[in-house]
Parts: sequence; C-alpha cells; structure tokens
Amino acid sequence: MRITAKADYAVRAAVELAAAEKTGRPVKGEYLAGQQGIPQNFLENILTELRRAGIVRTRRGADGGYQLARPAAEVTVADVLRAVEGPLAAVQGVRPDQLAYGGAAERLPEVWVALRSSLREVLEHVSVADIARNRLPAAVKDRTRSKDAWKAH
Amino acid sequence: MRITAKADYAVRAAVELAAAEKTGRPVKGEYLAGQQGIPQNFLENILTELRRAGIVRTRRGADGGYQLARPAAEVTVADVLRAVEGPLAAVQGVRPDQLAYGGAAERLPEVWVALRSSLREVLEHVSVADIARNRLPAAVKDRTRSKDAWKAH
DNA sequence: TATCTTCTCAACTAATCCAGTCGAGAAGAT
DNA sequence: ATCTTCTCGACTGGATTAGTTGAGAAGATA
Repeated sequence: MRITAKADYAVRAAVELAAAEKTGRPVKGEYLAGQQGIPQNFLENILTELRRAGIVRTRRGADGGYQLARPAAEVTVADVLRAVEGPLAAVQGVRPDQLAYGGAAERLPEVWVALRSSLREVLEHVSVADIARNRLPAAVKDRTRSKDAWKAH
Repeated sequence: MRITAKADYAVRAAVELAAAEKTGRPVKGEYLAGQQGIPQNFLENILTELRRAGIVRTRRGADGGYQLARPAAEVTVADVLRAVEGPLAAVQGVRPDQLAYGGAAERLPEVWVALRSSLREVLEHVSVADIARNRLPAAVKDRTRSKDAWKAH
C-alpha cells in the first residue's frame, strides 16, 4: 500500500504544470526538477510516460518544455497515478474484480473492491488544479478535518 | 497501490482461523495452506509474524496449530495488514502525516492523508469474522453495491 | 524416556521492481 | 549551423518479493 517515488514525482510535476497553466507556455524539465527537488533525468523519463498517456504535451528545442495536454481542472490525481503505475489497486497483479477465493475467504474480494472504491473516491475527485490552487474538494477536506486522520497508525 | 501475496495470504489465513473459532481448537498450518492454496512453508512464516504481532496464538506438538489470539470479531483486516506490511500508507516509506513539499505541491500531503483515511475507513471496519460469516459491514456493502465498483478502471 | 508431531527461526535464492544514470539522437528555434 | 530541449533505450546497484530449506525447540503420547 505504498506510493512509489515515481508516482509521487509524477503527481508533483503535474501539479507544478497546473500552476504554470495560466502562462500558456511550456515549462522546462530543468525547472520542474529544480522546483520539486527531483532528479532531472528520472523526472524527464516520467514526463515522457505522461505524454504517452496523453496527460502532458511536449515541445522540443529552445522555448520547448512540458505542459498539460488538458485543462488542469480535468486532470485528476487518479489519471496521473494510472498513467505511471497502472491500475489503482491490484492483488498480486490481478484486479480485485477478477479474483476468486475458496473456503472461508470467499467474500474477501468484496473487501478489496470496496478498498479500491474508497481510493477512487478520493483520487478521482481531486484534480491537479485543485492542489495547485489550494481548493481541495470535499472528498479530501472532509477526511483531513479530523485530527485523527493526521495521527500515525 | 498493490496488495502483495504475503498480505493477501495473511488475511485469508486469518479469515480461515475466524471460521474455525467456534471449535475452540487450533488449526494446523497444513490445513490452512491446503484450504487456501498457499505454499505451506511460506504461510507458516507469515503466521509466525502474526503471532509476534499478537494476532495469532500458536501451540506446538501433536494437537498444536494456530488460532486467533483475540475474538475474531475484534481482529480487523487493517490489523492483519499492518502486522505483515507495516503502515497502511506510505509515500517512499514515509508516513503521509510527516511529508512536506515545496512549491505548487505544498498541499499534496493532504491528499495522501485523505487517501490513507479512506483506506482506514474500509479496512478498520471489517473484521475477519465479518468475512468468514458473510456479514460484511456497511463500510464495505455501501461501496460494492454500485455496479461501477466492479468495473475495471 | 523415546518418539512423533507441529511450530520456529535464520539463512538462502531467483526473479522482479525501484530509483535512478547515461548517452546518442531527433526536433525545434534562431 | 548551432544551440536548446525533449526522446528513447540500455544499463546498474540495491531493495523487495515470493518463496525454499533445514536444523531445532516444544508439546503430546505411550
């Protein structure tokens, strides 16, 4: 249940691109890497994956760089994570809806499906624009309000 | 965001133990492995971890085996996962409540905290007894009711 | 006490994934 | 031409995953 460096970097870069959206100009990889403290080469590999997934648009040469392919408000965190990591939830590489167990654990797949659904409830409802502009939606706010949500567990 | 074989096996074994709770007798590793189709040696390693975490009680020798250390209704899936995998959510090995980012991604930790909170909402509210006895709680039922929850994404 | 059963624990391994680095090249701008 | 910036594949060292193996400890039974 861990978020990898790659996934984290991808989201941070996308948020940074969201913040630069209003300039209408592409942002250089060097700048993105510098702002977020991410190794530049690694980040550029990730950005290329985001381009192949249709999330980012790129331009080469002087005045080149990266920008979001769609309005920032329409790029969710789930979109970015799926682009670099594949399905949001998987049990041994299998999607939860395709599992089947025997014996007493027969109903366990429902728990994994519920788990995925709860992930989606958060990740599909927060866009990179929301994060960049500090307008987090209720799906996030409601869950971070409680002090308990911030405690280690 | 993947559930490892180890985590999956741990939960399935715990559910199987929940199902055997009413007998009051320990269940052999061989039986658990057979019921769930899990390599026995690997499973016994996992069960030893569950014992060290206080979730399972063991007895050696003839008539030995494994049983839950607490009533099955008080052992949640979250308990089992934490026992074998550590914290439910971590970004590059760091708990979401301890992250700090600069630049446009400053508010991103809140998203990760919300994510963890949504995981907990499911995993801390379903016990291994619920699964074994097919009495899934609202936290699960509500999320699996929608057809959409079962679709690949 | 001897024996049988069952868990215990550390060590080992093969394969995969993670988190990068590196370098030659392609595409644009001037 | 030349400079800039992205592109893509190959490579690497270390960690993690998913196990296996084997000697041993602890109980039960006779």
